[in-house]
Amino acid sequence: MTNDRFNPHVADARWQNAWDAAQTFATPTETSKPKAYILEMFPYPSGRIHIGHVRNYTMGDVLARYKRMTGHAVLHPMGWDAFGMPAENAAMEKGVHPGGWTRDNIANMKAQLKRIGFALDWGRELATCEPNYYGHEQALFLKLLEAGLVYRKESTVNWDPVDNTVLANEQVIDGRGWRSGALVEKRKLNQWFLRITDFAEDLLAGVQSLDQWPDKVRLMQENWIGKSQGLQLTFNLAGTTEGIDVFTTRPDTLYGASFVAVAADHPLAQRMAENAPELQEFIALCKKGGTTAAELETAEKLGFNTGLSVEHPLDKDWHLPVYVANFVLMDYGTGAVFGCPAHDQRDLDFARKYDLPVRRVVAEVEDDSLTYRGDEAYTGPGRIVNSHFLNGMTIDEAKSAVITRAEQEGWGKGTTVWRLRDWGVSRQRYWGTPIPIIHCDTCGAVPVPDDQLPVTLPEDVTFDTPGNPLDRHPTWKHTPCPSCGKAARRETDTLDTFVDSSWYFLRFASQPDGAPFDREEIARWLPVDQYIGGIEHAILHLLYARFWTRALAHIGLIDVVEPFASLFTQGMVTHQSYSKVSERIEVDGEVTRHQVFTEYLYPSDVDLQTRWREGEAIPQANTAGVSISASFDPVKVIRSGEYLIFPNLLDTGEGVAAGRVEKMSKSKKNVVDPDDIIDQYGADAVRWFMLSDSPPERDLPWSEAGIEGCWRFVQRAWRLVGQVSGAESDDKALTRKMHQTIAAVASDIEALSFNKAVARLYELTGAIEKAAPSAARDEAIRTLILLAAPMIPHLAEEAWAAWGNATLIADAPWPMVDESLLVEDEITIAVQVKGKLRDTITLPADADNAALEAAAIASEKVQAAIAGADIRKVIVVPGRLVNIVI
RNA sequence: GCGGACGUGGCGGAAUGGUAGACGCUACAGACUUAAAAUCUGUUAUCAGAAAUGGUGUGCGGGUUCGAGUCCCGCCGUCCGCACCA
Repeated sequence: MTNDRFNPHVADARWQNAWDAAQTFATPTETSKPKAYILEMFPYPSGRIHIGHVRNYTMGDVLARYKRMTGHAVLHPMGWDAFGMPAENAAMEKGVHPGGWTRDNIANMKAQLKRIGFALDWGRELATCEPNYYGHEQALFLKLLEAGLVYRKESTVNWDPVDNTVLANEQVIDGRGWRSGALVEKRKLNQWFLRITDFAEDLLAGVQSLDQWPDKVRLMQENWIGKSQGLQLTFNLAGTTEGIDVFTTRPDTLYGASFVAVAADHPLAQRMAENAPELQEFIALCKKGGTTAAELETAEKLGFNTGLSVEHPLDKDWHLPVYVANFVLMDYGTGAVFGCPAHDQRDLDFARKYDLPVRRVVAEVEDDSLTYRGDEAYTGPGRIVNSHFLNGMTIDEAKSAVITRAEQEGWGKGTTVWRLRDWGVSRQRYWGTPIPIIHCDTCGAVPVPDDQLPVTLPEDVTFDTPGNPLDRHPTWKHTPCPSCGKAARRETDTLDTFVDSSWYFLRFASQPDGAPFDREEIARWLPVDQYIGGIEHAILHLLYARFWTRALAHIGLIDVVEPFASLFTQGMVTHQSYSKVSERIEVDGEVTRHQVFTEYLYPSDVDLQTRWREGEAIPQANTAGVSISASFDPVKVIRSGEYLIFPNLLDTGEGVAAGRVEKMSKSKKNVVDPDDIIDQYGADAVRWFMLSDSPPERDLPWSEAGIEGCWRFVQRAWRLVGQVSGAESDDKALTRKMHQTIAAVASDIEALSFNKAVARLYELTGAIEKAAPSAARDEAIRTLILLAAPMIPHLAEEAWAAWGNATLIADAPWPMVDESLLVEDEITIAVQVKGKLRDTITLPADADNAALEAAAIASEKVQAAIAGADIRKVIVVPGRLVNIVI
């Protein structure tokens, strides 16, 4: 009945419209079904969906559709992380309004997503740039302020003096603004902060409970939070009442101290520098050093002896010199350290350079002599030596002994130091959530009253001059103080866009008009059952979202503390890149320069027909008759890839190298546009490709051959749809295979092992193709389409309708498994002799061990391998193998 | 430097300690066709052999085990994250 080819250009739109019309994927409101909240990280509306989005959302979509078929109430929403700098950059470059640009992009990208046929509840679509989203965010911000979780303080920012704007750390490249190229200045500004550090302990402890998160991400979160326990102590400056506060995680090594060092921007160093030009120079030198990993690795430990000395807290007569040192950081701990060279590598490097004592206080073996030799610090376990009252203790015992004594004598106390800082959320930008505060000369910073929310962004802004458009808007910021009524000014900073993405998953679950969310609905839907996104959000977004959720729970607005029960981080889609390589020799006076130039090419411009295997002689001319220069050396240009490729565009002295299979990027010219491939192959083939071959957490190499194969599969499946025969005979083997496939595909999808599910479906397809017509075969074809429906939903609907169903396959239940058919009734057993495979034998599945053993020994091949030797032992693994040991 | 992951055919990759290479791609051969495309069939780790079959084989070297791609120890390599974190 349907022997023609499957035509996605007609079918895709037909079923997308049908799902829309039937509201198939609208979230059920009242239901007794178990809930499944499937969420993919929402995109920034840059203008185009890229192929990474397609992979991400296809995975979530398969899971969401599968959950629907298995009887779940599914929430699978989509929205837009719509505030951010690219919109302002577009405004500056193209003279468009950020809002218009963003909303146009959203419209385009939504149309793109619709073409792929995702099972999304578009009724819950949200964009963070709309007042009905960010207004609620402002209300939540004020609730947190009220609860004491928001504060304002002066802090240092990166200031671009040309663009008159604050730069994020990532926008400072080699000390210069990424856009203007101007040297970045440090400026002090009043900024709003969220007290994420109040939750440091909770956030760290919570990581332990996230057993469905990748270990890698949990570890990254733990490291980022960075808990260190130790002693904070004061070294008194000899002859004064002043002291230097120092933090250490190794109070046990206090008797091994030989110096104290402070950071270049430590107040003490700054104060001393006022009258010491040499120190000023040294401080400048410290600040000049680069901050890249390589530079830090090789940077020499440098110090400046201040001439000051401090008293050792355990022996007032023991004085230690005070240095300013380049390796001490002001923004960690107290900005000062004591150096114990024997048991810390940095301190040892420093001590060797400045010829300071190196005292052993932890003995690894029997050597407990005071003088420590060598250039490698000992940081392992051992017993304490040369340390008076600590001698003989373990490191842990000594740590607590020192802390106890410090607390008794009042010169120090046990402390925990965190790497995590409070979250600075002020941005001097237009395109973000306005911070709902009014500054009054009399009343200070006053929250905007509830009934004046949302504070909306003015539309009439200009980007022709640098700086924050909100700040220079003629009227926007002028408003009366809500408290005293006098003239006052609005806060013109906006919130970090990470705030927007820290609670969107709550708004998806519940969208009342007058409140950010409804508590009961949050309780019903949260936590997200499966969150899927890129590894690049492993730290900041996930940490902020966890914090925000905890903070809202803390102030009693919701009852969930961990927003994402299960997290999956998917790999990138990569693509082979090609580059034209030319070799030139430039003679400049005495100097001969040999240079290789690389220019990337579009894969479509490379003629793949003309190839030579690497290692073969390089032909002197390619098919177009263009000669290769004698100096062209392919070894220099081929870094990976097996072939040398000489396209027709070849010029003398040039070759084309197959480059790495790498992340798609415009500069590498290896980008594949989802719209183009959907035009060509339809949504289902593209979806199938996204799920095939590579495990989802790994990178997926895009290839023409691969998508062609997927297209072939779609047509293969479609041919089977037309082969339902109405025959009545059965086919035990095929039925068994079918049930095994149902079970396997279900468990593979639940484990997000889509590549394995796809392989199973290929196997079933092959088995059906080989089988003769029968009722079992008809059923297997119907089952195949049901199992593949979450992955290739358009074809599945088309098949479902072709078979005369008036319903949607999207509403069909997942096929039932007959457990009794999962086991074979005949099994093939491996027979080994001393662990080496010698034969396989086929027996009834219920054969007992004795029968297996007898059959194995009876095998001719086994007898040949034994060659008359005595059998010492026989190991029988039921259903698997027999191993005969001689 | 610290931490983590990974290493299997020409490629992407399968494999609860139990028959390594499922499935896909590529390539080759054949069928159909005037021809091509599409489709179908077969082969495709490697060495020896006409074949049956046998040997070797999961980065390298050891170990545990009746049996190791899988577990343990030590190397080598690739990728990722963090970092003068006191």
